[in-house]
Amino acid sequence: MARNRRPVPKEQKRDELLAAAAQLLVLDGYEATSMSRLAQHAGVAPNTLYWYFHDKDELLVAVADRYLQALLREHASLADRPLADQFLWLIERLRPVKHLVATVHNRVAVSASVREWHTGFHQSFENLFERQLAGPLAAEHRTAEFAAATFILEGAITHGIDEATTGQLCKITADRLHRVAEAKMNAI
Amino acid sequence: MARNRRPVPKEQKRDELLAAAAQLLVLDGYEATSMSRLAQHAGVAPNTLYWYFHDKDELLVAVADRYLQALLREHASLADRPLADQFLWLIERLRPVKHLVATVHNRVAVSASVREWHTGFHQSFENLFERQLAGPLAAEHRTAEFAAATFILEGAITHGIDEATTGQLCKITADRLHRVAEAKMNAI
DNA sequence: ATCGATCTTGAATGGTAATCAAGAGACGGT
DNA sequence: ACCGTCTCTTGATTACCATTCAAGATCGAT
Repeated sequence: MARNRRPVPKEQKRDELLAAAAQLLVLDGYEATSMSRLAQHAGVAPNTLYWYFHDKDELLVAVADRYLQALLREHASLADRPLADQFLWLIERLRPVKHLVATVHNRVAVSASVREWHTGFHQSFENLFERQLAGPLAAEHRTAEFAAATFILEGAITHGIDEATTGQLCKITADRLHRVAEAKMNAI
Repeated sequence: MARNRRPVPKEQKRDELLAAAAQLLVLDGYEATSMSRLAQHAGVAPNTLYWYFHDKDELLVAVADRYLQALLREHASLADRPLADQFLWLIERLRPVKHLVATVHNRVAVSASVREWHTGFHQSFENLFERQLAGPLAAEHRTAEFAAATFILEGAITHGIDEATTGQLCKITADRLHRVAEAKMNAI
């Protein structure tokens, strides 16, 4: 048990800092937002951020995860919509943070915490695919097909694609996954 | 005509700086390589880099373009190999610079020069598709199909995918493009 | 020999992420 | 009621960064 407790529980304050950080990071991006400015916007000294987060990368990961978890919670209520619609919804929801998605991919090579979160991010996508497809995929196709679907969605998020093309990409990806799940491999 | 000429022509020296910069950037990545270190490794003062390149971003673009142009020149001799093989070759050639690919995507939002080069980068991919497919695609499918293919290839480059999966992704992408080009849209 | 353009550099500026050591605040044990 | 200890907060500092400025060096043309 915690021996000492502050008036504001640690988890809560951490979440407040996260909420404040999310605003600035979404607005201006990772590299254009300094720890000083994040602290200032949260009404706290820069060093306080380093008490709750080891790194700027760890802060990025926490913000990204906060966003992702909220997204997945919201997504749960759409689970019976057509898969292409779910993809479209996901893309439109992730577009506002597309620069952060790009930053995550960029910092995978640099930061261990980002690297770890990134694999979880992909895992979430694959879990979603698996859940939606009812039948399990043949093991030999699963990895590549899921990777292809994930890459298309990631590309649609991070690149500024027009609405019509985005819709087509969602349809292409969903159709393909359904076909593979039905194991009509000769038609693929 | 140039009124004054240095013992070493400007273009040549620029290219030497580029070659030196490429080594370090490929090895350590964009953010971990400072302009000072790039200058030091090229045997020149940091400011000299700013005479030949306006920005660190412009230097990145120049290095990336140097790499891409060499790649496309080499690729020309593979034009009669199966499309999937060409994709595999491209991916294996771009993997060593995957962090730079990620950096380019990350800095598209920040730097105008990177943004401009990035569209050219995608254009090169689409040109390659078009050239390889013999018949032209239906206009209504072209954009989305090319985008999907590009995103899969980009994903395969930037993510650390194992060899088997990479091969499958190449095959999936190539097959799909061929099918679409043959306009068997009912089977897609 | 000189002029002007091209190229190079040392020094400085304003910013950055991160660290360190000192402090303030709350609680449990006494 | 005091005290020590743990939690949290901060000011000061460090080392580095991209970029700019003004001054210098070097060359070709006149």
